[in-house]
Amino acid sequence: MARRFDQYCPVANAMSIVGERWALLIVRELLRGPRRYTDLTAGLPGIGTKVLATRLRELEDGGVVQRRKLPPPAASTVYELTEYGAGLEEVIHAIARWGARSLGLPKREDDVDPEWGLNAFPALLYPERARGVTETTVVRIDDDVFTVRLLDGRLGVERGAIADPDLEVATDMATFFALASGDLPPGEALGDGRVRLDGEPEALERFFRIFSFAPRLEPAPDGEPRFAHV
Amino acid sequence: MARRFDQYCPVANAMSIVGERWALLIVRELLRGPRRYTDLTAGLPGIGTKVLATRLRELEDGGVVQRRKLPPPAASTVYELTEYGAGLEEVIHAIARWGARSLGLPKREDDVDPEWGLNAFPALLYPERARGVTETTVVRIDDDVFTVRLLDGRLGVERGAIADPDLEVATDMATFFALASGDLPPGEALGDGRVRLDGEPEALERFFRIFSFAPRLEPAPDGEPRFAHV
DNA sequence: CTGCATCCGCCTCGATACTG
DNA sequence: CAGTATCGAGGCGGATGCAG
Repeated sequence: MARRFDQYCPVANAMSIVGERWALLIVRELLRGPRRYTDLTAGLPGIGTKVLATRLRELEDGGVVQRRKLPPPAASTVYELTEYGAGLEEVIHAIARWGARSLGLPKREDDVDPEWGLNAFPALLYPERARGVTETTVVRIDDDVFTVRLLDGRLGVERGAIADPDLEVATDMATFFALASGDLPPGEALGDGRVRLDGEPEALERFFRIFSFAPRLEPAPDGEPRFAHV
Repeated sequence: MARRFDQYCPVANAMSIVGERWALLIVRELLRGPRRYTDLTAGLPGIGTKVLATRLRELEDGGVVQRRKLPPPAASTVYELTEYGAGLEEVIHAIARWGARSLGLPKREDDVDPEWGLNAFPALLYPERARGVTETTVVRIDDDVFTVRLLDGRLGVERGAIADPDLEVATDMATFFALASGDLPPGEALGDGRVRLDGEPEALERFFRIFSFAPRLEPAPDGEPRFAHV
């Protein structure tokens, strides 16, 4: 059905399944939960209805998406990720971190999805650095508020503020970007008032070590390259 | 120049840069080092020369690829990743792990790139599990031999065998897949002779905990979903 | 309203041929 | 070797139609 790449290679195989235009953006939408056809069109500005229908069929054939009929009261069809499709979460996160580095700040206020944090914090999470950490943080970025919970290294994010967090951070989008990218030391941001804090300064440092879009790869033992011929 | 997705979103931005057909496969090729135009056509069976030329220009515009003229003796043009482009390594690895799960075994012997291990081991590496590990392993899979070096958690892979490794493993492709996916316990593979080992059985277990294409995400604290509305 | 199918004009893809 | 020129087939985005 779908146009395949004719090469025995994991990457080529993956791109044969989810490499078509719009496919990974559909997966991005479905990572937030089951969606109806019209929800998907709304979340994917510019997609043609025919392309959406075709992609959904192809993703179904590829074992990424399954369709489900809701019980009678709703009686509507929803699309959701299969278990295999849900495995694309780490792919989307890696893509998001890479794409964020060249994204720049939003031009208009309403460019920003008010729920962006629900995607952003899972994508920025460094699991190994979060290991063993239990801490609840309320993060206020411009007018968006999120509660970021770490429970022994596992992550949950909610919109809105929770009472009595361990740490509370307030800043603007530009500063948040700079902190998460590692370009701006937390101490400096605190010093010039770009971040307001309720909690220990060390907790702020720890927070942005755990949530960061810095590259995650250790270098090869003797510098580049990672592989060689003997 | 390139067709963009009109949405303020890191994923959409990334897909606008490297989401076009063939683009990520070109990046895959360039992750192995600088390549000439004809090397790329050879490594990408089925690509049209015009598409390759167009993609390279688009990737250059996107800051992913740069072209470089080799000094006079060679006097040839090579394409290589920029620093930003090299950041796609973790994206490609995540895609490769996901794609490998539905790839299946090769049909013909010559489907397999003889250097596949140089890509596979970096893609399978679990950095957090390799932390602090220093060990050299010679891996023989069918007729392909690789030396996998871990030096305090950092990875280097070479073709061929090194003398006096800490561990030496020999198996076939199907068993390697089963071990790396976690479907087959190392002890069982040793028991029925599908793996031959020179070293401690525990070292084999550790090796396939470090090199695995199992999902890397911790679950949310209270099960699904990873995010919620308050 | 939802979930598509159809039609249309344009752009892209893949294949082949050709040039500096 | 490193591309550009050309061309037919098909994919894409946008608008519209329509049955459940």
